[in-house]
Amino acid sequence: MTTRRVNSNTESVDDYLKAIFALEGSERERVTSTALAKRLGVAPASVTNMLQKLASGSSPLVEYELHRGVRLSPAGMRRALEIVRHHRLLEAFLYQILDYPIEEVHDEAERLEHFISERFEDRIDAKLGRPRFDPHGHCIPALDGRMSKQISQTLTEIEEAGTYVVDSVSDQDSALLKRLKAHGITPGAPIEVTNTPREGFVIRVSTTAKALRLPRSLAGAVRIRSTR
Amino acid sequence: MTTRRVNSNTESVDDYLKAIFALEGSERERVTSTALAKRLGVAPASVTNMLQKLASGSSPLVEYELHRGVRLSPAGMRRALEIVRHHRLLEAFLYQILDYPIEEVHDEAERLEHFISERFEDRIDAKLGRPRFDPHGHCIPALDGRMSKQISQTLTEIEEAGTYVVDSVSDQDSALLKRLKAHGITPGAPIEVTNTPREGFVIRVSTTAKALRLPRSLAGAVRIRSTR
DNA sequence: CAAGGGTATTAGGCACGCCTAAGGATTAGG
DNA sequence: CCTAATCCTTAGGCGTGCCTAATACCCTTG
Repeated sequence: MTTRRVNSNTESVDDYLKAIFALEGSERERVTSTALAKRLGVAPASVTNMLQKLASGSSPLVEYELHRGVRLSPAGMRRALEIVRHHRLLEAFLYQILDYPIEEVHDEAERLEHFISERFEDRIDAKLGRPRFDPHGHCIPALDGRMSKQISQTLTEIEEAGTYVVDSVSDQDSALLKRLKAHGITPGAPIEVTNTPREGFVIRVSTTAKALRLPRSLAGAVRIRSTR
Repeated sequence: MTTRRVNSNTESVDDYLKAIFALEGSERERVTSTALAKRLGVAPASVTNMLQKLASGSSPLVEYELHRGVRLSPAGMRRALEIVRHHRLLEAFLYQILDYPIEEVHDEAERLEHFISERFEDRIDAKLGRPRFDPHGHCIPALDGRMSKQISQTLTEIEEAGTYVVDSVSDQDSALLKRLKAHGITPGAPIEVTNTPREGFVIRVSTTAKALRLPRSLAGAVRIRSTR
């Protein structure tokens, strides 16, 4: 006579959905088990297992075909966006209200996002003035899941040197985030890109002298857009 | 080669320690399995099971003897006080910074207390000005576990009618909390107790006309102290 | 177009925290 | 002091989410 919850709705499920959401990208590509396993830090077998659970039951959270990867179902997408909303609101909250250094907001938000109530969500949203972006420059999904597309590209996609504006920085690597911060590379900052591919990416906040050379492996963590 | 964590430190362990802490009271009485089971909403067998885990290992968290109940060990007490600190700081935070109604702070704090970092703890503590009491009037343990004894008694312990000050109200029953709030019964408020035992407890905030009659079963939820 | 390498899935197990059912301990009453 | 009711513990099981090892699949390459 206990609450029948089958599965669904646990912390772990949240993590899978969020990871699939992130890996799908805006092109909604099918995500492979291995990619998920790597991102989540679990064995591939565990991923297969979970995907089968997520894909079964009434209103499955993912569309899954053996050996062909996985995509979020509409229900899964809805849930993923909720969690992303929680996560990014929390990041904004930690950053702006509790004065966290930017490189620490991600981990804390990652833990708390699963447990805050709708009331909490609404209260911090209100307190922050219904923000549209988190401190990394990522768009915060609206309550109904709407989220404006970001028109931006990663540094690695850039062909020509020039002046751009920092759109967003990845929240995945806190050490890198700290370095970027030290160089003034934060969302909204104008930057000059001098060298491109091959030699690594040299970027510099226009107003500053200090230049930063990013190897290709890290350059993917910075997204930029053209100045207007 | 995964992190060996044996047990210890999980959400569930936290809940047990906190429950034991609450049931021990200031007299540090041994707590029975059934009392724990009732409080935690689990089967008695589950309690026994968990107690045996908590009592084993190096640096056990509880002192436990078959059939004779359980008490917190020094390590368990330390951990319990940490959690209580988290809980009460969160309550104060939700109440004061996020404008929660008092009857809703408990449940939210109950979920979040397990997951906030030391940084989070410190930040809200600072933001609140290092408060010493939560919104229910309960003392917030200091970082080192120190906690001043509350000198107060429950309404049910009162023998004579008279004027008192509300010391604290229980956070366990949100419906009651709402009623108490409606009658102005909040920590620090002066109250008059007119009827005692037998007939139920009639209390009234001095400045207000509305009187409140509490059956014995609810009167234990209000602690009072004499006016200076 | 067969084979091999990489990827994905199945099979079998483990720790956790819970459950029910059954048996044992304790303590109150007669 | 012994019996009965109550309380507590043991035994055995389940779901979740993870693991490793073994197997199956896919697909590219020679």
